[in-house]
Amino acid sequence: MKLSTKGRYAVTAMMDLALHDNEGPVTLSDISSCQGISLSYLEQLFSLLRQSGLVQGVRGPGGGYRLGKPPGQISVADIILAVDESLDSTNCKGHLDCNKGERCLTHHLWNDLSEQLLTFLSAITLSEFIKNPEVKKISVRLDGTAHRISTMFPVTENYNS
Amino acid sequence: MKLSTKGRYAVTAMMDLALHDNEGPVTLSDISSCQGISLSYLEQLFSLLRQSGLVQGVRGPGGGYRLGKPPGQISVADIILAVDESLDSTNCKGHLDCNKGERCLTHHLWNDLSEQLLTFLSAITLSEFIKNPEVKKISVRLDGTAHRISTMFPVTENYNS
DNA sequence: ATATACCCTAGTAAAATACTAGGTTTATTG
DNA sequence: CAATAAACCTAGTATTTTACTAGGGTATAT
Repeated sequence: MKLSTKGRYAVTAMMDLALHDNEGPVTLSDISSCQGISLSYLEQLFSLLRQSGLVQGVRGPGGGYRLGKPPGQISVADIILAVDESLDSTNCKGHLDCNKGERCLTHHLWNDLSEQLLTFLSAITLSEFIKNPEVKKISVRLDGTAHRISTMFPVTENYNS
Repeated sequence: MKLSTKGRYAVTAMMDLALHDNEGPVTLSDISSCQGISLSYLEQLFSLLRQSGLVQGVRGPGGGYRLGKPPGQISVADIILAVDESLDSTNCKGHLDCNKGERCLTHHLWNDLSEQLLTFLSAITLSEFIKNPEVKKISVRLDGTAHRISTMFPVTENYNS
């Protein structure tokens, strides 16, 4: 379990996808300009996300990415594990017999903690974020119609229907 | 909130200190050889831990480091925050007005998550680890006397009293 | 057809991680 | 009191990871 900016990029991008899940695919260039991440880097991250089945690519004009599963089935842990290749758990890498046949003590303790963290982040899914009342407030315009929410800025000039 | 090997090193080292808290200070060269981390790198990490009041250095022969507070008052979050300088929460760094005066949406969502994680790791203290039954089992020798537990290997030739 | 967007690869710049090598202080012990 | 063990400090460097750049290709809606 590792957590870096790379993981954060992936999580926030997935939040973005989840928010627009019912409005057709989201393009990476949108996310790129909204979040200030290079397009090509995003493509690399989404390649990993796609390989893990977390997103589906839709090619051609009007294409983009959409979630690969219902948002309730995509946890923060899933996303982080997909892009941040897991940190090997101690220095006693392959051979877990660092302690004369048994696993060493802090190795054991750290694994406990790591597992607790994983369980915690596995319980938080994307649907939690969509249900956020703050989000609902922003996602509904004053006239009552839904509009496309950008990640960094509300793209008021660029919503559909 | 960031989580890397650096943070893991600090946490496992602190676990080591907590386990030997009542047996006098633990030297960094012990931890270095036990966990396979360079001595000087450990010194740098412990410099940060000391600045945060998490450890106390004891100089001179027989010296080393001991906990700066009771183990129940040192959380995993404290340790990680001390060594992994916190990851700025989004690309809208200093200016939190990325969304025309307000904070942007995923910025908000990510902060929520980050805070949840912090709360979670703040609830886990070093005393949790010491209470671990597995640890107790290893820390008591067959003859009933306590012995010094190494992190990576039981240093059977090197316990006191 | 053409434009749009995914999809892929290789190389590189920048940053963080981890180490090396030298020191100085402080306190214990012979 | 001299030798030693340890913290404590600084500067430099190797390594790894992160993030980007540049160039392609492929599918598909219009």
